[in-house]
Amino acid sequence: MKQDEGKCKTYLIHPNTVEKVLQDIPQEELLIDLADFFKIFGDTTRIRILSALFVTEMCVCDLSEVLGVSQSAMSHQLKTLRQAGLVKYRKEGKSAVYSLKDNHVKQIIDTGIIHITEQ
Amino acid sequence: MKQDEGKCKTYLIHPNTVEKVLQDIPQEELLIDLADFFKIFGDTTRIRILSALFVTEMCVCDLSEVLGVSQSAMSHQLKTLRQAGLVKYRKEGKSAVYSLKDNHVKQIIDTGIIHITEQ
DNA sequence: ATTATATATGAACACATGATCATATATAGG
DNA sequence: CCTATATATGATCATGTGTTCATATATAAT
Repeated sequence: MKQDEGKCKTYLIHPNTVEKVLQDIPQEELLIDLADFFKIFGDTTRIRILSALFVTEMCVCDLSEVLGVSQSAMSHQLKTLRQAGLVKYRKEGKSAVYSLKDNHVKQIIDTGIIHITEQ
Repeated sequence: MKQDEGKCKTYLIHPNTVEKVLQDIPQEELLIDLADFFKIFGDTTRIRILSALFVTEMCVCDLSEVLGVSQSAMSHQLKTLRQAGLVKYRKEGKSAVYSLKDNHVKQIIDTGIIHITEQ
């Protein structure tokens, strides 16, 4: 085995494979967006909010009541979820009624549950 | 509409619905584990590592070369991925060859890609 | 108009997290 | 045994993140 341009002196994979990896990995920007997307699910409060919205749409006030989260924290988190395109809301009198935007969310969370329960 | 034990004076959902939400939401501990699980995907470096391992198994050294990440940072991240049960490795001489542990990972990442590209 | 209720938001703060640096461990070769 | 190579790991540090607090905005009711 001749040494390669790679960092390892005793390389284990073929140079062509390294080349292939570099070609096959998705665009850097897509991966950044992807990480940002998953970051949303990486918080217990947000996961609980989404779980609650699986059952029914709810106003901010009821959401914070049900989950035991302060009104302010709830509002901040809902803003995050809105900006991520995971929830939508409509105004109804003084209230804002939040609901899930689509069902990718449930699909992703369910896959996660399957993974961790199978471990 | 009579006032309820809920926080909102003008409640929008039925008390029974609130009850149902509280019953239907998964166990608190499961949701914490779930958030911890997704937290792993919420980092660009880790997403890039997983993406590279989709193509082929690789040693630490080659991985850091391919992704342009320092050896130390790579080792730390691989430890995180190992502890999350997403990658496994075997020793081969001086090297440690890492690979994906199962294919839930690819499934989850693919679902994420579908979501963000459809937006 | 004034007051109460519902939600949103900016600032501050405490805590988590990821990278770096230095160093330890492990294995192979001479 | 000594050295070089590959990987792991603890400590430090800068940055990111989520909550709280105070306050602003919006709508409804009297």
